[in-house]
Amino acid sequence: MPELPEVEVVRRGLASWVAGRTVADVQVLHPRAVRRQPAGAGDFTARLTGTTLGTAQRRGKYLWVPLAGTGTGFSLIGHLGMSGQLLVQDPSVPDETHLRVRLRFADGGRELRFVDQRTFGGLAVEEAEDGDPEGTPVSIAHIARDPLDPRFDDEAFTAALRAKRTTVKRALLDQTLISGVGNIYADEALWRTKLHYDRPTATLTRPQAALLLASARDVMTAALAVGGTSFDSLYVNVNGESGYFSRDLDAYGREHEPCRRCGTAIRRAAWMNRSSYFCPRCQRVPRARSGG
DNA sequence: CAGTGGCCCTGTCTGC
DNA sequence: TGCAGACAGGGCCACT
Repeated sequence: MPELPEVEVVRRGLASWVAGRTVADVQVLHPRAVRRQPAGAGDFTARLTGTTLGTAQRRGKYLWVPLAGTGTGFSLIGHLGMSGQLLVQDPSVPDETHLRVRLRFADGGRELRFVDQRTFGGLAVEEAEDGDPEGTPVSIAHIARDPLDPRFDDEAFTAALRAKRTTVKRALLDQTLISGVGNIYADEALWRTKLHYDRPTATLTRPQAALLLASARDVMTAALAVGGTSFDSLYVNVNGESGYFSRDLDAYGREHEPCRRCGTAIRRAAWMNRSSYFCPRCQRVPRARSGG
């Protein structure tokens, strides 16, 4: 379940393994993997072949690699979805079961493979937002900066958060408000801040909002330092290696286990067709609201 | 316009 | 053993 730290690990891998290399050949093995390419797989392949890859960039959970060689302003953009992997593999390694896209390079070295079991992720070649010095692809111009971005505006975020008429976990997962936070790190940030996931954002005090942001930033920074979170082989870096943060999680996936702060059993609640993990003692349910 | 919720997708696990 | 259903869940988009 790649969130910001996991995607950043992949970005670094791409920056060190594929930057500066020229694409010799592209294979799309599953059309759904390039469904965001409006003109289809043939167009994707044509736009990519012969280009030279630049240094991978990231915003939230999106990655993009600027392309040079056949004109400017285009990037290879990717999202890993839930189960996507970008692997840098020796050509002799047998194809993975869920291999969706393969890029071979002119140097004949290790190839780039997009592997995705559930195909929620995907790749596309896309033009940059007009006049954007960072070369942000058009389709992700609406994605907010993430808390590890030096240009993230803390004051603007906390003000926008408190102005929202929604609940706090929903807001954390809203990628137009703050990007890179998924279910795992949302639960972790809420646990650290002692906030219940259904707490109305409008009731947050300024210090609570600031602490929530600091907690999200802290937990993702800590996860990044140990290579991200992974529970199984579904999430790996470009070399197929797992991160170690799962052992440091305080809430997510810890149903029935004692809260590391107060000892109360962590509870799992059904929420928005997924799960929320929280400590029922540290993170009290908000008072009932009238209306929606 | 802002907020809400259905849907996409497949492998793994559990229960009958 | 086989089958059905729950579950994992980010982001898009139709709807209110």
